[in-house]
Amino acid sequence: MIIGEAAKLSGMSAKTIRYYEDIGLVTPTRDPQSGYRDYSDNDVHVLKFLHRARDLGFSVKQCRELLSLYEDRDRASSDVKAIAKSHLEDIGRKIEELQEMENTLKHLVSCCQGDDRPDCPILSGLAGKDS
Amino acid sequence: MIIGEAAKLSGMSAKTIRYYEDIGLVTPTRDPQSGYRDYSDNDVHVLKFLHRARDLGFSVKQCRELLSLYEDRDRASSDVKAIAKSHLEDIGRKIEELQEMENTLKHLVSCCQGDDRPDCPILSGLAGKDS
DNA sequence: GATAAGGGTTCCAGTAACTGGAAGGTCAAG
DNA sequence: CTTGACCTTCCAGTTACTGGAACCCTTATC
Repeated sequence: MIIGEAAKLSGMSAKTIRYYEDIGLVTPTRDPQSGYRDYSDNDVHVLKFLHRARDLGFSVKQCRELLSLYEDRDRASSDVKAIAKSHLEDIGRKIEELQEMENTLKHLVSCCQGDDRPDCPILSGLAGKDS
Repeated sequence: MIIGEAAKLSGMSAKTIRYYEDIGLVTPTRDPQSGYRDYSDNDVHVLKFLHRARDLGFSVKQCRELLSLYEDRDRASSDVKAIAKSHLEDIGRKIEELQEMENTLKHLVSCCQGDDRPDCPILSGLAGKDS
């Protein structure tokens, strides 16, 4: 099938799919007549796999690892689990960071009148004067 | 003072400080003798301001807005509050997204034995087979 | 056969916010 | 006078795409 169809089926843009080919993730065959890329059902399957993994926040590098494990029928599930757990830790850290930001900022915002006067605890807070 | 000192005092790297000059955030004077950048106390104050704002996850673009509000003695605090609230919403959205990822991934990981056998619910999950 | 629409192709540039590194100038100390 | 620790500029790389230009292929219609 041509790239537009693969895009629809996989849920990714054609741009992204071409990009994944550039970086060596999914390499379709070519129609020698037209020069168009020709995607097999399996290619689309792999594209979907990548799409889900990216949605779960795996980096492209991690996706590459997961993909090679996926295509290796003899892989140990512990290898996959290790990647996933490391990624889970990353996610956890990010959540914590964001929650800290959220708390600090909520505090500053709650202290600010938000009217047309110039006094602003948010700016004072950022400037280092304890609000 | 020279850039290294400003870096120490503000908590940012000299690289970052030069970058902030490139994009027009903080422009120090120059020592005409040496060509070295010369930072005033106020420059450092602004650098600290930026450092905190970035730490709170404000984009550089938002920092620019906050900074111009900070330097405008007649600004309305509501303008600042609007930026902060919009940023708070962004943060909230990101947290939710990450928590969804975390849930999905935790589920997959908990289903995976993590041994030396090849069966792996994580990969199956990514491949679209419901685990 | 000409043409127009709606695909496809390549390639280059831009995004965000820095960071690393090379090549070279300046300054204070010994 | 040299050494070391600063500083300077400039270019490239990072992540994962996205936008756009210029041009080719296919199909349908007139």
